[in-house]
Amino acid sequence: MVKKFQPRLLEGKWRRFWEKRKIYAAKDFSRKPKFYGLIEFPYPSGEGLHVGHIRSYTAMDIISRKRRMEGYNVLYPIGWDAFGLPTENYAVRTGIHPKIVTKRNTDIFRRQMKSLGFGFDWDREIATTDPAYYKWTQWIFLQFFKHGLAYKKKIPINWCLSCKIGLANEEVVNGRCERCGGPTEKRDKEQWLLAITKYADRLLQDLDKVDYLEKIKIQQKNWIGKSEGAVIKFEIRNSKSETNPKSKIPNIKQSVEAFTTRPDTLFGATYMVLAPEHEIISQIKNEILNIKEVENYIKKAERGSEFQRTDLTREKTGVELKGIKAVNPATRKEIPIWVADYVLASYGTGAIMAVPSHDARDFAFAKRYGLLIKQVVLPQPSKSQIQNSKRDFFGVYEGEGVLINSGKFNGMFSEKAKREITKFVGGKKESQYHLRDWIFSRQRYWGEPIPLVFCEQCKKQAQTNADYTQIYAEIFPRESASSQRESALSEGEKLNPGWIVVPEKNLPVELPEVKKYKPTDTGESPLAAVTKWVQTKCPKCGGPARRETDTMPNWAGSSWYFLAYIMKGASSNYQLPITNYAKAFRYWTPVDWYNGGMEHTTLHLLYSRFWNKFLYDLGAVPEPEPYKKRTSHGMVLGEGGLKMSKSKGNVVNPDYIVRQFGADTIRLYEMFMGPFDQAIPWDHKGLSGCSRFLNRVWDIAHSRRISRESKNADLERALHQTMKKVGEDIETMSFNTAVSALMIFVNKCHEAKEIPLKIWENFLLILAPFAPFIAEELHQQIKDKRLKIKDFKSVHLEKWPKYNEELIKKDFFELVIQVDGKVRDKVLARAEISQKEAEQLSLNRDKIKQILGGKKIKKIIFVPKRLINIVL
RNA sequence: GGGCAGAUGGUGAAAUUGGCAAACACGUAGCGUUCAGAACGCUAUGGGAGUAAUCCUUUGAGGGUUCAAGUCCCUCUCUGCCCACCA
Repeated sequence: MVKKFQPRLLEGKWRRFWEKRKIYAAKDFSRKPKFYGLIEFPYPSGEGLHVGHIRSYTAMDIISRKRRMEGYNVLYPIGWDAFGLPTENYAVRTGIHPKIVTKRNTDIFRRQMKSLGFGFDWDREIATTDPAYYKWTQWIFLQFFKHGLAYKKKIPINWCLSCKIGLANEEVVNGRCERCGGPTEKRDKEQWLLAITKYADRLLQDLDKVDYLEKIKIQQKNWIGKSEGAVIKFEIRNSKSETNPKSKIPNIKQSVEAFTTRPDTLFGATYMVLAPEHEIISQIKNEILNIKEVENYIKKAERGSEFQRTDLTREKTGVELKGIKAVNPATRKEIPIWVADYVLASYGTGAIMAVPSHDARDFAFAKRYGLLIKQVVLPQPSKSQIQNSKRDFFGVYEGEGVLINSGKFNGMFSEKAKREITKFVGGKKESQYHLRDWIFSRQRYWGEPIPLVFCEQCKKQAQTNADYTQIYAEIFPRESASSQRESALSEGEKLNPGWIVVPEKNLPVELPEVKKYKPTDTGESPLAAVTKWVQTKCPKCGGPARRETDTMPNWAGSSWYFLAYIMKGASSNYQLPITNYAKAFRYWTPVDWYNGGMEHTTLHLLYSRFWNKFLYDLGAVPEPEPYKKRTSHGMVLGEGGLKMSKSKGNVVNPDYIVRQFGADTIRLYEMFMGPFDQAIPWDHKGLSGCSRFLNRVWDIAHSRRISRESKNADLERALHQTMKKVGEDIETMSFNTAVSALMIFVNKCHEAKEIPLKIWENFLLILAPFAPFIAEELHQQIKDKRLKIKDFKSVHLEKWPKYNEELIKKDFFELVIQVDGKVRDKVLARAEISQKEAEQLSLNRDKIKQILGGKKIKKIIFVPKRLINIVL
């Protein structure tokens, strides 16, 4: 009587077996080559594991299992990125401490992951909310601070008018609050920033060193957004026409710099535009005749929400600064200055030279306000166009070309003119980045406290020191450089007077208990209300001081977690000094293969590369790049093709699937559902195909057709083809075709009368990474039958079988005979058949004779091992 | 507006990179097994014509290169994701 396949009966047994033997434990400094496979550790939400997680984790699980079988010392770790908003919001609603909620959720996630049979090294499980963990997050932040890469600055933040709280950029969708849907506006607030822009060039350049999918590299490049151009200085002076024409001009000594990527169009710059926030406006406001109107406009622009301001369909608005003019340094002509909110203070210099003939935005603005438009570049101008500087306008042309109307530069190509004109007007070559410094403060409870203390006394002291240093430098200029180096103040303390680091021995600065998790009306963190915690002693002077109450963003903990797994292996509470991990870092870094979602390409991936580079500069880690290889998976959509969400009610609960079909089935299905990098809708019916496949495997194993003695050359060839295909497909993440190859092989076994044991055993080995439970069970049954050993080796520690190229070769193939490109006949032929033989064979076929009917043959094309095409 | 990825049966898709389009599954239909159902097994299944052998036709649309195009080139349409007044 054949036993029925009941996954539930096997899974618990083998899970316990694997855990007891710790077969997935990574060993530090093993003599084997190492493989570090990484997946993005999840945020343990209340909804439990998403089927999308399973897709990514199964994929890397398969890869690391294959590596393990190939003889690598494998590290495949897991942990929890547990700080974050949903947990905090839940706490706000229910009053339950986020710590408790987090524990509850991670327990669920852990149970679910174990039920799916992922080969994680559970001894290295980490959680970003563990104080022993965030001690290091804080430590790294302090290094940033000490090296002058963290600074506090008043910047506009997104403020939700109805929730009355500050929002992170990610929480603002189309200018509206992600949670309540209400409008947001910009408010100035002091924030900590990390100077990621200082690393922009290296983050860009080092992309050449890593093996990321091309689209990932492109996205990182675009996000960093380097554009090369020039900064050109424009003099500002009182206008001849609008002030008293008899007064001497110029009488204000001011200038404004503009960044441009197109210095070749400078002769066409017919006006200038300043961002409303540009500081020059207040500096020269006495010279501006219509200052009231201008200030009104600026106020309106500031009040306008981000949403309104960046709405592209809105018409551009602006106000001219009357009474003053800028001087175009190329033409020496006066041009009007405008203020308009289509120019951003945060990019470039906050001022532009407007070239309406060669920039669509400038053109739209010029059209509206009747400003001068002067064509200076044409793609292919005629000689007369170059020579006779006419005022014709041929429409906005944003490309490069040949210069006209540009004095001595007429006839020059854009590329050369960029350099020449920049030189001509004394501009500087410069690069600008879209990348902004990273806003690192959150006015929230559930995050890592920023381990800094503010001391009024020390601030005064620092001020005095700074003054003293300056005076000293003036008197003894030669010695001042060295004396600065000896100064007791770190870069961070100089940059942020009064801010003092919490000494390393006092880390971590733990989150205090609070009663209310809701941010205050003033937009301050709930920590600000914990007076006892806030008031502290200054670690430097011992005087009264107050703690920073902002916490870190949820990206902080995930920026270095791949190192934490290594540290955890060396000491379970990560309490050793950083230098003690050097050997383990040298052994395990970089991560060999990192798989994750495309949605993390710009933020998380960039942030963690940045942190790693900084730690590399400190000498703490040995590799300048954290991840050798990065791939990405597609989303699993809900049935019907929409994103899975609670509100749509189309969320698939993996527990239910595991209970109904077993872990192997859901693993196999998620690999089989479609191309790994593509978004695929969930299809419940699709599961049954994979379930049937595993049942068939089980039935074959129990049908007593597996025999030790028998031989089957066809099946053997099929096996080796399958081994080749599956092995190669795993490397290219073509899991769908790998599963299909396994199915084809099993269908062949199903047809076979007898299956040689050796063949079946090898099949189980290549099945094992995909379906670890059934493979282990059937493997054990074979071992017991053959070797009579109870204490057998797990299938997952067996050797990955090598295919034999010779066995795959076929002696015969089906020669396709085409006439004029159409398939007309097929015939079995020897693999090494020559063109002549093939021609003869084809032309002698009755069917072909009939079709040819004595017509003249023009040409015959023969493709070895494939086809022959007779052209008439 | 920019970047990236796509478009192949009723559905998810495959196609050794220019060489038999639709592998492998799902679904559907018929048959078998069964008291019956589930499960399982067998057969068929892109469309059209034909009793049939067989023939014609088919990869978003149109054009081109080639003995041969889903694959390469040009023009266009549509879809998804990300970014976006970035000078």
